[in-house]
Amino acid sequence: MPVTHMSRLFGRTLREAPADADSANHQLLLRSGLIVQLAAGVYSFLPPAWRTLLKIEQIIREEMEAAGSQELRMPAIQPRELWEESGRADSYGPVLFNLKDRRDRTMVLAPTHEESVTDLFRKIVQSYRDLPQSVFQMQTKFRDEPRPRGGLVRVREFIMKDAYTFDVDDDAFQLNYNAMRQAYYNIFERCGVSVVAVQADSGAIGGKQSEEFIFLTEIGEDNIVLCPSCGYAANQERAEFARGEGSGVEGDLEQVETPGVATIAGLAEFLGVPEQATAKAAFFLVDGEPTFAVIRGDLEVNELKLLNALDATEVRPLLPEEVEQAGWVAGYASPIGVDASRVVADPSVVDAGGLIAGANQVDSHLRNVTYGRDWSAATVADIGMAQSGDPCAQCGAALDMRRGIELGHIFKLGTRYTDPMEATFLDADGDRITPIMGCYGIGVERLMAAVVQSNHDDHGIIWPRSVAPFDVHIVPLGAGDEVAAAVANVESELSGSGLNVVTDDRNERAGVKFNDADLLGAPLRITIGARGLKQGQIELKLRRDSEASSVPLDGAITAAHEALASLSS
RNA sequence: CGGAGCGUGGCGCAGUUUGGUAGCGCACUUGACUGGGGGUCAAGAGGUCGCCGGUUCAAAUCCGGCCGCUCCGACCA
Repeated sequence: MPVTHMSRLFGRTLREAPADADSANHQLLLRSGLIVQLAAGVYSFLPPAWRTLLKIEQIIREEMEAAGSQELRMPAIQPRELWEESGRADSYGPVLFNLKDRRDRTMVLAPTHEESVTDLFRKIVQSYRDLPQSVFQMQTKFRDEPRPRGGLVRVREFIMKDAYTFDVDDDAFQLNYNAMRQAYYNIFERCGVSVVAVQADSGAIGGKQSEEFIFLTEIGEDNIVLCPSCGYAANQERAEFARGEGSGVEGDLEQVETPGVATIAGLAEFLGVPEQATAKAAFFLVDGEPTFAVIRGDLEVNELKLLNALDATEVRPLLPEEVEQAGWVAGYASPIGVDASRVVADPSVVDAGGLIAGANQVDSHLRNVTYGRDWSAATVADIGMAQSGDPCAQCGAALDMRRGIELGHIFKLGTRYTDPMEATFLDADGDRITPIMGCYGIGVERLMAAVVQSNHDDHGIIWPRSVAPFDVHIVPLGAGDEVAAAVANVESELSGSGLNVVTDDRNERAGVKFNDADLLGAPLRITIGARGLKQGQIELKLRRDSEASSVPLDGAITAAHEALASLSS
């Protein structure tokens, strides 16, 4: 292994973090001189960062291969027609970086590769004998994100490991899926980041089921619902929860004057009832159709669930004038009399008995509004947003809510791509079969950010050995020949035995060198100073420990290896 | 795209309210002293104050437009 010298290292450490950096990992990556921003969501990776990324990639590669996947490489530049074939040109639309070639043909920079790999599949695979298949690549993806954020967490150009499997049927698919799932756990553990697998929505990728691998951290951008009792875990965007006891009552419809009471909280207070005794109406435009959603007053509508319940693709809240056009009265809306085909009801109002709802006229509500008797909905579905404290759907315990970063996502795609793109094979009976597909992604730089976020202290990064850019950081102190000779000896012995070594050969004060060593975060620091050498000693210090220990120069190499071996990863 | 904020030397900031020829800390260069947790002293280099236009005798400062970046939301593997 080559030895890196700090005097030559391309990059510089900063005493103060740039003001734009918010999270610990972003600040440390900048301060340690590992990354430099070029534009919003676009970063350069300087030599130590690139080394870490290569190490992460190698871990991923090993685990993917162990799971039976083969590495390949697909193009980043793709004709737009490919995306029209799968039907994603529009649905993925705004995120696609578009460009024109010199013949005026529209190309896109690939944000992901389901289309390309399906195209490859149909050109290559003809027979059930060729299945199963599993391939992966690590490649730069381009997404024109509406809002890049959080340093490396959400960027516009990034390396993704993406894997794809093709199987003859669901059972065979499950084997590939399980292997990938296990590989994911292995990868994150080896990188020193703990994750939790949660049920998720498959979003623009499509398909039937998906699981995200979430690094729980307060700086995360996803809300994760966890059951402390039974282990249920899901992204809030699809988390299920029990509705608990409603406060509905039996009785005849009865109008009640509620002047100026246009909110659920106000209504509950005005009438002296809990919010659970009310029904809330929320209005959305779903695929162009005004939609009347009804849910118990204490709950919120989850727009993504609403979308899925209606098998739709676009949703947004209705504008006030659109509500009026639809004939609904905001603040006092009633599901009674509304065309049932436009109503979606959450189970919380269906099973609740009589609730207080709007009367569809200003300053007036109705008591004892009962589903089935007074109104009905064409669609009854779970459209509720799970919140912290809601009862778990499985065991009833109070759910926790945590923030998290999505490091990986694995999907069962079914025939979402193989069907429209006509990728098929012949089975043993000569029948044409559409294969079951899976895809499996990991954000590589995002994973590095997570490693830093979960492995640092006030002084800097504490790299896990497995992904550290340097194993050993040598700090020479003093200019004498003795020091120089000892340093030269130690660094060549260590690098000769396969370790990545960085030596701080700059003419800096001890404090500067120690601080930069802490910042850069190599697992082991070796201090070689004139003072110690007088006693024939040098100092070893693990980055994670606070105390250094002196060892004889003679046994330094062995001691260094032993110190590194004492680290779990 | 809606809301908020910020653009002054490599980094962090002051100066903008009340226009008058740009300053501080760190970093950088040179020298001396110093030398085991970001040292001291001295002397330096580095900025058309994001861009364009306007007002004015005079604009970092006031006005208009644009661009960039960050945060919240929408959206999003």
